Amino acid sequence: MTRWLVKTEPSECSIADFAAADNQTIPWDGVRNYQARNFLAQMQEGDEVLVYHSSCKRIGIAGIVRVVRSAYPDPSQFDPDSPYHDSKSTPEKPRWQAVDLAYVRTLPHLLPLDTIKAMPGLDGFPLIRRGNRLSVMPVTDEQWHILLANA
DNA sequence: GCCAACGTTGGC
DNA sequence: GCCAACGTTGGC
Repeated sequence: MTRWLVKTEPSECSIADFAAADNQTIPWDGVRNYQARNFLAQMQEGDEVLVYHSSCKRIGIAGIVRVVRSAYPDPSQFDPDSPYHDSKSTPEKPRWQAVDLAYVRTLPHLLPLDTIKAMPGLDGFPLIRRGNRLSVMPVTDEQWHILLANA
């Protein structure tokens, strides 16, 4: 089992939205970056995923979700009305993948980015690499335990 | 295959 | 709103 982190703008989709969703499940679609997509494709049912709130007032890790459906072609790429539409993608040769994620828990306190940056042992963690823009990334067991030690 | 131009991300 | 860093595009 692998562990992961996904970034999301909470105004678009927050950990509270997971808690409130039907079956507490939300399709994770709209990823349009190849490196992130390749990680999505590796996600297995049951994998745990940290939910990171970006571009907002309180930046940091807000909760945990779980993969309940592994990668399948992202329907939004075929939808001309979707902002995620990709005219170069066809159902025969889909370019983008989605997974379904389900709510596990909200952290009792948001784990802020500046706290994460100050934690020892997270060298090389993509989230805190300068200029990093990766929106889906693996989290090692060690990183996971450091991050959640007090959460 | 190179690389300049462009659009986007995301913290501040 | 700013802007550095990055990924993608497209001409050559």
